[in-house]
Amino acid sequence: MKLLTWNVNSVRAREARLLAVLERHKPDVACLQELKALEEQFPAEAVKAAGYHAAVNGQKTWNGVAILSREPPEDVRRGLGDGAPDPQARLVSARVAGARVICAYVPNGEEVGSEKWAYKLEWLARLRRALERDFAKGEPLVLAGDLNVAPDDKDVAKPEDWAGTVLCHEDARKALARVAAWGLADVVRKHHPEGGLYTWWDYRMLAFPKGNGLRIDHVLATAPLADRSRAASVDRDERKGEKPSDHAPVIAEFDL
DNA sequence: ATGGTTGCTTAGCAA
Repeated sequence: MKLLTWNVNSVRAREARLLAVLERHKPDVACLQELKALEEQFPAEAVKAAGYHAAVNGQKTWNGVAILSREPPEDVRRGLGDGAPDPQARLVSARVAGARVICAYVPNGEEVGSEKWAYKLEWLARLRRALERDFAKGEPLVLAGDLNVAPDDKDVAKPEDWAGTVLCHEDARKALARVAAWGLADVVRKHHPEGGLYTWWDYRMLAFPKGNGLRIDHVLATAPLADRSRAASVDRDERKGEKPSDHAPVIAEFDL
């Protein structure tokens, strides 16, 4: 099973690139974040023509997530499912390819100390509780998406530029570690323990040409599934050329 | 401290 996760930064602006990515990698499952579109604005016809079903949790203007799959997704769930008011469409999950797949777009947090920062930390705590509440520990489960945290300084090309920011702050790292401590392994780390792989480069300040990247997009999996992962990579070339997303796709392959 | 860029929506917000 090949799984791809990608923050597209507007699915409408990125439609042609999305179709090219699907054609190039031929994933069995694709988790998309930052659709910036309502479900009815999602290019379902083009995606269907490419051979994929889509489970969409959309929203006007911001956020929005989707799971694409070769086989029809089963038991689609939208949101954190904790009954709290949740106007931001940041999570969708489904049973696909023999596993529970959760596609998440964790809040960025804007600035340490801001309201959005508090929301980010709370959202990660809610995600941990959702795992405990809604998902059986024994079932194969993948949590993939833009988790907006670089877990370690080796996931940051220029740690001195990002120290203490919302992507690297120890409280964000701890909150993500609490999610993983439910029973999830970092599949990309497993295959690249040395670090130095990045998935996001700011549009500003020539971050990509300067190599100022961070690894904030992740594929986490329960241990038996992570044990069966045989490769993981970042499609860094997708960040090049005309009108790229600011994120590159992450790809993980499992023996399933 | 500010700046720099992109996308949605059309001036300002979010990342």
